[in-house]
Amino acid sequence: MPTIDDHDERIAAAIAEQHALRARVSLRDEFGDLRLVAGVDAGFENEGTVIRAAVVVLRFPDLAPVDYALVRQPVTFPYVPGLLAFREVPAMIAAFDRLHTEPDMVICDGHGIAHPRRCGIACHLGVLLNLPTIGCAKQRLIGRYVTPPTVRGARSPLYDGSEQIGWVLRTRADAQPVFVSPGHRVSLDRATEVVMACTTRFRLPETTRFAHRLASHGQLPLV
DNA sequence: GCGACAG
DNA sequence: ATCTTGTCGC
Repeated sequence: MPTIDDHDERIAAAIAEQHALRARVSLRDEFGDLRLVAGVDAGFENEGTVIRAAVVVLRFPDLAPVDYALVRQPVTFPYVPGLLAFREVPAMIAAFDRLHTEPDMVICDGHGIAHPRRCGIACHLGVLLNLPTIGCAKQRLIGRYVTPPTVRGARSPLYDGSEQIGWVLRTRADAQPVFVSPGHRVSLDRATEVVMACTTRFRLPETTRFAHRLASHGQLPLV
C-alpha cells in the first residue's frame, strides 16, 4: 500500500519533471491563422475518484462548436497547488487523442508560466501535445499585481519580482478579472488578445465555458 | 515559524 | 474540484 514516503517521492519526481518540461516551453508566437480554438477542462465524479476531461473545439472567430471529446479515467494524483497538471493532464491528452480535428490554439483552465517553476498546466499540456496553449485562470497562484480598472479590456501586469509572468485581464466590466499567461508557443500579448477574442458576454472565454459544461455535466447540455 | 496555495 | 440554500440584479 502507498506510504507517506511514496507520496513524497511522487511529489519530488513531479517537481523534477516540471523543471525538464519548462526547458521545452516556447514563448514565441508559433502558430498560423486561427481557425479552430479549443477549450479544455476537468470535472470529477464518483466522490472524486474519477476524473472527466473535456475538450471542445470552436470555430474562430465566430466561436461555434464543431468538435468535442470526453474521457473518464481513475484519479491517480492528489490535488497539490503547483502540481495540478499531474492530476488532470493524462486524461486531457486522452481526450485530445479522440478529437476529429486539430485545434490551432488551446485555452486551459489554469495557469501557464504564471507558476512557481514557470510550468503550469497550460505549459505542461502544450509541450506534451506540441500545441499552442494559453493559461486562463480564475484565481492567482503566484505573482503581484494592481487591480485593473473596471472596464472590459483593462489589464495590469502580473509580476514575480521584476519578471512579468502574465496579465490580469478584465474580460467583463463588473466581474473579477482573469489571469492570462502563455502556456506554449504563444507570447504574453498574443495570449491576452486571443482570450479577449474568445470572450463575449461572460467573464470566462467561450472555450472554457463549453469545456466546463461538458466536463461537469458529463455531456453537452442541449441548451 | 507564519502565511499562501490554479483546480 | 465538489456540495448546496439563499440572494441580488437584469
